[in-house]
Amino acid sequence: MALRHAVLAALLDGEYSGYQLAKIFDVSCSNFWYAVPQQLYAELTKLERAGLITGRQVIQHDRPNKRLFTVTPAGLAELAAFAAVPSKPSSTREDLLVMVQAVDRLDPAPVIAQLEERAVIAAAKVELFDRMLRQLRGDLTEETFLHESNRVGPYLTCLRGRRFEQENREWCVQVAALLRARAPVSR
Amino acid sequence: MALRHAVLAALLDGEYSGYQLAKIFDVSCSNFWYAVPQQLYAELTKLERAGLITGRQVIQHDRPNKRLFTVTPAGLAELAAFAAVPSKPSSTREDLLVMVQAVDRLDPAPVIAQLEERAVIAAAKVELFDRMLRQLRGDLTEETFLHESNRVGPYLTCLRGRRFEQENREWCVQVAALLRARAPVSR
DNA sequence: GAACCATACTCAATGATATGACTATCCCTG
DNA sequence: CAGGGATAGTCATATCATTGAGTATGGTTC
Repeated sequence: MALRHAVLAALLDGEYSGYQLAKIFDVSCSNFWYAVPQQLYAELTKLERAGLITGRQVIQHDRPNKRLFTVTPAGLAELAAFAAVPSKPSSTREDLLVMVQAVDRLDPAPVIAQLEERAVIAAAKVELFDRMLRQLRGDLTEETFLHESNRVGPYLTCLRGRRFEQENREWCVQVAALLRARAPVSR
Repeated sequence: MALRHAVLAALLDGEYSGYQLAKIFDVSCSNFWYAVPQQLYAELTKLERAGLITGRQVIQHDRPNKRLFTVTPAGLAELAAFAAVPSKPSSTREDLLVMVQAVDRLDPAPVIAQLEERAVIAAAKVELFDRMLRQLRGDLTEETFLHESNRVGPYLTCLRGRRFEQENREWCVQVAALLRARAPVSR
């Protein structure tokens, strides 16, 4: 019962098709909610049946038709009810950390390689978030934007994503360097 | 196929019963892998049937008997194989972030309350990690421990958990303060 | 002595997630 | 004109995770 709310929150910014939502969930929303397209299409169907969103068909000639969805007043109420009940901290699940936990009893080389690769990915995500943040705030400084814009939610979640990836990168770099120093390996 | 490896990694530190593992997964391992006791018992059964761990019964007189599990060579090989294949970044899922994403269209009061509560929880976790880190390294400095100990995996994952919670706390505090400043509310 | 907590675990039902395969159209490139 | 990529979805299934209830024993507390 939770992807539901993530989809409703994403649809607050405007009308989107399942396909567009899938892209949004692949970049910005993936900070706080991961979902593959199949899940989104299924959830959109359920949400529409529940009356929390409405879809309208858009005929296109240069590409397949699509359905655009909007949040209904009932959907907004559902989101409000969701925000009112205390939430539990997220359940983390990270394979790379499992490997590091076990690294003393394994060959460290592949773990080091993965840490270094992950550091690069995290650095790329930091830059992606920076671009998104700049785009969201336009000409305004962050200070001004945060105090005066009427749509700060996406900016704040991006800030969180940026912080997380920055932290992640630093940790990966440090751990990779340490493991290299402890057990020098050729590659 | 992933709780499997988290359990194997946790069992590298010694013999544990399902009940003990449940406690470990409730505190230290919950950094990187969350699981409720029922999942652990089920997974232990599967792991034993697959020959990746072995259990031995321990008769107790002051409390119910228990079964202690150890990783077999096959289990270690399974872990090594797991560490060798590149892993995908984790799939984050955080209700609180969904609420912040939508906060512009909702009553901010309950969201602010949850952010402030979460900041307190995160601060407590930082302290818990600090205690765990001190306990793991004993008298040694972190520097010395990291370079000379033969069991740094759990320490490194704890460091990551500490970083994450610290970052989380700061973000929660800042966002709560900002939302309060934007829309002054009585409570 | 009743209530409650800690240890130690099991079962069942539902709900969520992950994975892979599939359809269909249009555009662009070589 | 063949192939690949982008758009826009659908279907099926198997595994995973979550929730709630239940069993049993012993120790501690009020």
